Amino acid sequence: MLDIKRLREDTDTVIKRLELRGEDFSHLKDTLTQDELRRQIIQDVERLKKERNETSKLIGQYKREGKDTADIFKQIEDNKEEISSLEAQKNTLETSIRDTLLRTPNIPHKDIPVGKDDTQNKVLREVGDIPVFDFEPKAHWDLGTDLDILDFKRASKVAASRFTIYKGLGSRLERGLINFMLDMHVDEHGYHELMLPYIVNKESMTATGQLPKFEDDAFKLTDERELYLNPTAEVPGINMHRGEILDASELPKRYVAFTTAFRQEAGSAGRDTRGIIRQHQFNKVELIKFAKPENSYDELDKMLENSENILKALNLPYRVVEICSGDLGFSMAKTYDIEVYLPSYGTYREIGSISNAEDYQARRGNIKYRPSKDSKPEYLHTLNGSGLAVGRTVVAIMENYQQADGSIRVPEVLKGILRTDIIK
RNA sequence: GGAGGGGUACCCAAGGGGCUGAAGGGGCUGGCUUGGAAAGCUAGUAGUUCGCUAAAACGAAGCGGGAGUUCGAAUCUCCUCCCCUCCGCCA
Repeated sequence: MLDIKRLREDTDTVIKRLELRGEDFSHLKDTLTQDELRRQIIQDVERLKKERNETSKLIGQYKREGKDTADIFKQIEDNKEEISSLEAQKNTLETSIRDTLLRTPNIPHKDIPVGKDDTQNKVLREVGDIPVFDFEPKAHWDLGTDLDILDFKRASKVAASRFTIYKGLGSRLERGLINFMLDMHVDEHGYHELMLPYIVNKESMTATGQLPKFEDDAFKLTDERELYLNPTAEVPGINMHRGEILDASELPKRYVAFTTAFRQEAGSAGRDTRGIIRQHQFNKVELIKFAKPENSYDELDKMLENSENILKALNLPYRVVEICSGDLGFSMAKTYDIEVYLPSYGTYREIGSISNAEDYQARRGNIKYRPSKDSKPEYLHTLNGSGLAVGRTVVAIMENYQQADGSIRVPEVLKGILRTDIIK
């Protein structure tokens, strides 16, 4: 959440920075007007409450002493109505201010590229060689159907479109990748493994920024408790420490979690309708960090490196892209995307996204740390990154490792897990 | 799903309308004692959020969360969440 004090003190800069996202945020000035009024009311209310508290105490005292209290009661009557009327005004203002702030995205980091959309993202580096085929390479949906390791038709019978059934070695490839990724992050990168709930509540969705603005993207359960299917492990992962004050010595906290993610994909009708690039349900290994503000950007760079290591180990060609202001996710101050090369698209497609939310989610979720024993708690920084999207990794392997006869070679590091070196 | 019992500060716990922003104990910090320590004695120990501040002082809120009754609520009423015990069901 945007810090109202920062907005108050540095209004023009904050609005200018927010507007690099390509939206108008001038309405925040009205919010500041509301905020001013709110603070005035607080002062009035508190003055009245102080009076009331003092007078009420007198009543107790008088009664104990057997004195007459009629005069004092009169005094309180007016006071009472004024307090409740002012409090009602205050609540209205606070609700409105909070709602605006919850719908205001994070301030983009000052060094990120300025741009209006994904065409202006900045490619930082390309790693690995794009495969050259001496035959016409197939898309993964054809490879998958021909090898009978992916079944789209039956999945839509069972559920709906944008679901897939993995079969045989397809299923084992997905499972093997999950294991491989988790092990690498735990054993080599020092993350602590978690298994998280697949259902999250409204408070959690709000803290990480999915709500209130992006409710349409989530699967909401028809349960009066207002629960949602996990849209990314970032939600249960970050919210694990919601409302907590962590000790400085615990930081950075590094978690890795495999979860299945569920998304409505509202607004992407007609896009990526074939194959498993864009599904309502997909598997993801997610990296999560809670870091001190002063080194969160070092932690971000390390996290990016950790994700890249997976692609390097799988020997897949990829590039790293720095997301420009106009393409930046709602809760994030800075994001790197990792894009893997896909022959069927003839270009790179996102396979992972590594971001620093700074104190934005921490503020929404009230997650703090105590810098030293005697200091006041301060908001920490939260980071999250894919490590990686498993379904899209399967796609990348299928397409990049395919052979003329329609079979797929198994990457060296997965041969043990798959117990074969070829899928045919 | 049924029947009970709970949620109070770092931890345990008392308190059931005003003298309680909260007894008592543990822990922690300091002092006395000691050659040093333990023990004992003794003092201190509500963090937090908001408002006002240059900062403090000060004020308001705060006894799981929300709403209500009242001049006044940890205490009474209602709703809700979480935890525990027993029964039923179940992977």
